[in-house]
Amino acid sequence: MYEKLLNCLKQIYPLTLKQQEEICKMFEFQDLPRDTILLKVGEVCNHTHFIVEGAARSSYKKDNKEFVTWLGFEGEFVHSAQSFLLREPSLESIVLISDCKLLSLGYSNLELLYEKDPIWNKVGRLLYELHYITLQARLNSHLSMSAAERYDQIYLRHPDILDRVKLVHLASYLGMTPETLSRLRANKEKRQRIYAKHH
Amino acid sequence: MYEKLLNCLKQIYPLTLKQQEEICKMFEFQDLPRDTILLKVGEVCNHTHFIVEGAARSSYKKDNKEFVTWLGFEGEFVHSAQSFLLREPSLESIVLISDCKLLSLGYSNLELLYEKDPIWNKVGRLLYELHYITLQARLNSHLSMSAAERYDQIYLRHPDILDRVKLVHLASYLGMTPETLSRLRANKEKRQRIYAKHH
DNA sequence: ATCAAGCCTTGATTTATATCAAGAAATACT
DNA sequence: AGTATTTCTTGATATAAATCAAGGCTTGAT
Repeated sequence: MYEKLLNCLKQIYPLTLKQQEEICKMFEFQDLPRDTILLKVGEVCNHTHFIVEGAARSSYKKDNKEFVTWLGFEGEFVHSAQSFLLREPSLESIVLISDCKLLSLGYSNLELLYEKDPIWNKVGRLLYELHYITLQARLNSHLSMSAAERYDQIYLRHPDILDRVKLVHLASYLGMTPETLSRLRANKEKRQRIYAKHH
Repeated sequence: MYEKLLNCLKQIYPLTLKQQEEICKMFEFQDLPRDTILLKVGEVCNHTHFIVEGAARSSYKKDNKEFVTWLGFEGEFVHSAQSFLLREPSLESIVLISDCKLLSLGYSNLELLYEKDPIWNKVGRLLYELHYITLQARLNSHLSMSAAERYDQIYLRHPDILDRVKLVHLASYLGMTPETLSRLRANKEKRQRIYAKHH
């Protein structure tokens, strides 16, 4: 159960056995069905959830439309950063996309960790640095790429993503309408042939 | 010279006098003219620069177009996160928009700090957490806002930003063409009257 | 002060993507 | 298994923003 979590953390920074024990004790295991709401808009996010198995999405609503800010899968942490870190009502909600096995860490437990051993500040820093870089790449894709390029890029990394995420949600995550994504998917081979000519 | 830096850091986390001294020693002061290139694409970013006075932009090119990823002003740190943190060639460049007074911290000096006193890991963590939240808000503005809304939002916070940043660069930062931004600026009052009617 | 270079504006046109609408396919429900 | 609901696709049309193009301002250099 805990191996995936420890592998994830050890990739960030090597941990002693004692540290591994110490952190595992802080997490609580949860086995939850699909569509479970982990966090509602307006609530304060009190846990970060490590996804052992399954997938989740964060999103918010505006003008009655849903905007997906994040899609998380096995091996990733999910929480509303704004709410969890600033201790204020969340602007986004978190919902499970599939049945999930989670390891959840409460905010107060995380604080205890930070106090107990300074190593966790380092791990936390490194994690957030990486998250930042990832997010910046995503922002850049919105600044300089077309809808087609954004879809092709995610398809390259996760060819199976549409088997796990509803088309509407992937479309929103990529910043386009479901109709556009549907058409891009249908035209994919045609586009690839055109790319091939030009490169 | 160092007060601005210390104020910035103390807002994140209270520092002892000794810690304040310790960190100041690590920074190097620079007074540089406008258009100085702090970092070129392909170079490894070896410093993070605290802007004491002035402004800077990060950007990259694609298809011969420039995309501005960041605009930084007094009281902010500037570096290429991807290059500085991952120690790899930078995807973006950093250029001074105006004459600048900088306090620059080398990567190796930062590493020394991290080793010397675990408090700096905490400060680093907190800084990156905040940066992450800020970036997420910016990404959301691209997912769910129109060009007009993005301009109105930044105008609300920085009514004077176009006195300091060239229109082309602000447009790029906001993810639109200079022509579009120019028109939005010209139509601003008209839009405000329309908003007023609906709210 | 005058000229050149770069910057911003404004108009006309095009284009990518959104919206609206209806039908087909898939999935879940009994 | 058969029906109902949800999800996806496809087509027609609308629209925000990009592109193309030209003229007018600013700014800086001589």
